[in-house]
Amino acid sequence: MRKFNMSYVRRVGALEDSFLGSGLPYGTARILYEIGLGARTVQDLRTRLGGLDSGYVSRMLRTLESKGYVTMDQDPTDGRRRLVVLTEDGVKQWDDLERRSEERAHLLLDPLTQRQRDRLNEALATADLLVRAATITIEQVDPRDPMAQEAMGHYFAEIGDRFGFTVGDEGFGDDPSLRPPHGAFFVAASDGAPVASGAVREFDGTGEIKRMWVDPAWRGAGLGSRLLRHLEAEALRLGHRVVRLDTRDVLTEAIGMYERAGYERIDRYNDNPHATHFFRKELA
Amino acid sequence: MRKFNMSYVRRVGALEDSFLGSGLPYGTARILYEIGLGARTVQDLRTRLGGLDSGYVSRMLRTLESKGYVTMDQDPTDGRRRLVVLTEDGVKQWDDLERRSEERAHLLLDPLTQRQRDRLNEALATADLLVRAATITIEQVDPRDPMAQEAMGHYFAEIGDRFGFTVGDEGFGDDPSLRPPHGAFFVAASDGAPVASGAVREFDGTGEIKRMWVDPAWRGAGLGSRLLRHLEAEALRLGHRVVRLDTRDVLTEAIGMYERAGYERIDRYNDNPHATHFFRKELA
DNA sequence: GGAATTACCTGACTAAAGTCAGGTATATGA
DNA sequence: TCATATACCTGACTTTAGTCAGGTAATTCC
Repeated sequence: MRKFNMSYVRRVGALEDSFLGSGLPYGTARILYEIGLGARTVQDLRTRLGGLDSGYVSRMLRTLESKGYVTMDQDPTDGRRRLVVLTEDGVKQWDDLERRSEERAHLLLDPLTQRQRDRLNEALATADLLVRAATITIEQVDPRDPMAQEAMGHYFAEIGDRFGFTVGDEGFGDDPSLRPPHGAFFVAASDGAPVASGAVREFDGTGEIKRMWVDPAWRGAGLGSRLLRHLEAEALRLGHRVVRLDTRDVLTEAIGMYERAGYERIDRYNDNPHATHFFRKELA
Repeated sequence: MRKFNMSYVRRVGALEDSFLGSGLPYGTARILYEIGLGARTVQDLRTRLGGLDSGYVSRMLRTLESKGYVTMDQDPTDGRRRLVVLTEDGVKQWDDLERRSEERAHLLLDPLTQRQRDRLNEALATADLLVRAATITIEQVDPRDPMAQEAMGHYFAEIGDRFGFTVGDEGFGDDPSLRPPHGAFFVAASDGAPVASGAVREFDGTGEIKRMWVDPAWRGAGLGSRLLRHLEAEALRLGHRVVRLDTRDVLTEAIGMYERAGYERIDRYNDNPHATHFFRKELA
């Protein structure tokens, strides 16, 4: 991996130079680029670019504003925040960055045959997925947190999708049982977007795992079992020696995962009408 | 590819930070690292690091010297050059960079299973090879040029290796027929090291291809046929409508390549005792 | 309703990274 | 042998990138 880095950066690092020749310094160009990609607030930019200093970002935005590439307005929903929007010129500049970057890539790949290019793309896609998977962070959040809400949105939407029914507001929104002191909600995020979620709560005196969801694009990357281990550790911390969970026959991947993780089938322990399978595991 | 860059650099770019924490700024640390990797002269460093300003490099070397990490002496073979050598402290510092970098990589890959790590390594190795192949440059050099000499060294060494005989000085060293105005020698280089070579010359009134060699590690990457196309173009430029070449039955990959490139078998046209197969091609 | 927090901004810094215009000594080619 | 080129150096810059210490207005918490 380190060998790859040295070699790759030396060769392809030149791609980043495409940000230059735009008359903008690298940092500022990156800001512009991220805005074009959908960043809307200063905070957004800061997290996307890996925790830059707020003053630094502010100054760069001032530069972009003075060049006429962006305009900034107060956020109507929160007056402290400011919304960044590309002007027509800004969009033009962004397209230019894109085009230049694309050209560079093409130039670089030019000597390769189509087959080699396909192999390269495949290899890079694999590497990307794995590196992303490695750098995912699992964090505990309040179930009312926007990230949690988004994850649950996906979860219920998908249940509705796969089972042919939709869930109303019950269970969605706030659920105090998934909050401390007797519960916990976790979100795994990549690039600020939730890619998996799961919660622990207390039910009938034992631990229970709820809201287990993995983004379809991320299945098979070991993310589910990683999250599961995390939830089990949390259940232990909450004082439970046993966890239970329910699921549905349609979710064959999930069932497989639970079995591989050491869960054993048990009889129905609740009256969830959507559940068909019930599991339990004794925690070490 | 561009998507990969953005995402990869954001995550793994942090690896480069391992150069920090060494008390050296990034640029200076890179210099030190390259010296440890085998750079011996200032020029060497400049090309390896992508054409840095000579004054800039000089200044960084001065810094490393004052910290006692390197010593510099005049090159006995060319008094203008100066040879850089790591001191004991320098080696220690270099090992430190290595170790830190290794640690970072491990930390990053920690969440992955062994199977995932293997897949990642494989993907990165593939990507690396292809990107290297894409960034190889084919350049015409004098056959007396060190690069050409090195390439021919490999070439003859390999012939000796594979055929069980060694070539003396005849043919090696200088061969005026491979120089302008009636010949040309080309070297394909990656990271300053020759990975393939080939030459055109005039023989008996037609063009002839000689010294065709591809580094074993690079075979199957399309480099041979790329070089061949280059040589054919050069032959055309030199005024030939036909090129010929000889090779040996043992070199099955080469023979396959010539056939795929449109070469047809002909009768012996010279008295090369090592050659068994003879080819010719009419240039468009 | 007042204290604390958040989101962003400004000004004053610093260090790193890189450029440019000259220099000196050595080597090379006609 | 003399002009030219090379390899490296020095000094005087400029631009980026980033940090830190305060500020102000809006929002949230109790």
